Amino acid sequence: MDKINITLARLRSQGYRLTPQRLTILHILSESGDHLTPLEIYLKARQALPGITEATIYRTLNFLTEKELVLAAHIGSGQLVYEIAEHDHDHLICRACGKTHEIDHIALKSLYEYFESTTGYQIDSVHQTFFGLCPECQKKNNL
Amino acid sequence: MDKINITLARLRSQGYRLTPQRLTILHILSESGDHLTPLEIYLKARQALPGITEATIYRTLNFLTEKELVLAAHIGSGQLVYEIAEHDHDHLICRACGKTHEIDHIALKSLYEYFESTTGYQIDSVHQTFFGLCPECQKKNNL
DNA sequence: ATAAATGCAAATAGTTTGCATGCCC
DNA sequence: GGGCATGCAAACTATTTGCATTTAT
Repeated sequence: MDKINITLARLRSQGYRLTPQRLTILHILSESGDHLTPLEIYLKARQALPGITEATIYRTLNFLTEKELVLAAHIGSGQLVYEIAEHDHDHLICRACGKTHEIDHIALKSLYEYFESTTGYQIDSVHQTFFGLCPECQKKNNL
Repeated sequence: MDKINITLARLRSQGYRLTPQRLTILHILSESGDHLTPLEIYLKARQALPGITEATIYRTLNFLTEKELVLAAHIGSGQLVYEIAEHDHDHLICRACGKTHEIDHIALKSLYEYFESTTGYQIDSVHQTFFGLCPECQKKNNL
């Protein structure tokens, strides 16, 4: 039984329900592997569950985020995006073409240690997003 | 003439206007030194300019951000906050009490160099926000 | 004078909430 | 069966836009 199923079993034992809506949204995020906006998730979910509403998407995403099955992150534009919580990682996003690049969270470890030793804060930022220009867009800009 | 006034003179020479609304918002951000939400800025601006509207606040903040007189950042809740662009820095925010701590942007320099050498991206993230627990809230949690 | 910016009002987008019904355990 | 979750509709918040008017240059 993998990590996600252990978590699902735990939720059930705590009295939460594994509804088709919750499972479908988890499945969508898992399949995509990418971060999706609530609207994108809604459009995909509607294919499997035609009656689902956006309110349910929002409620479910909040629930899954609380239970740490899903991670929320800010990317450009102030909208939240959601992603399956499989492994800790951060994002590097090209501000020109929007391409995303995953960064292993380990890369931020020494920075966090530095913050902790100099400020006393106990850092728990996960899913940090950085912006830049990808190699291809750098070339285009130089034409 | 300091940096901000040089920028203002440049804007004027480019045909943009230095209206009371723009100057008031700059002044508010400069006085506060902190990051403020559009609503907070609106409430303060209304004291100096009773007729000002929220639409103007949004338009002005977008303008000032484009002209790099102001920086926008995401903090919790998905709302954008704005801050005067005086020196590069990042934020460490306590997720329990909301207290903010400024981090000199230099601290992220070696991380960005690492990103650039391993991914080829040219990083231009400014105003990064990290979350954690401040020393006081760590104590409270341990009671 | 004239083009840029504002105020007003309405529209839009994103998200949340109350309540009756449905359905997982 | 009981209580958690959903669907529906409406409310709410944050933000954007069109247009007539004002105003900085």
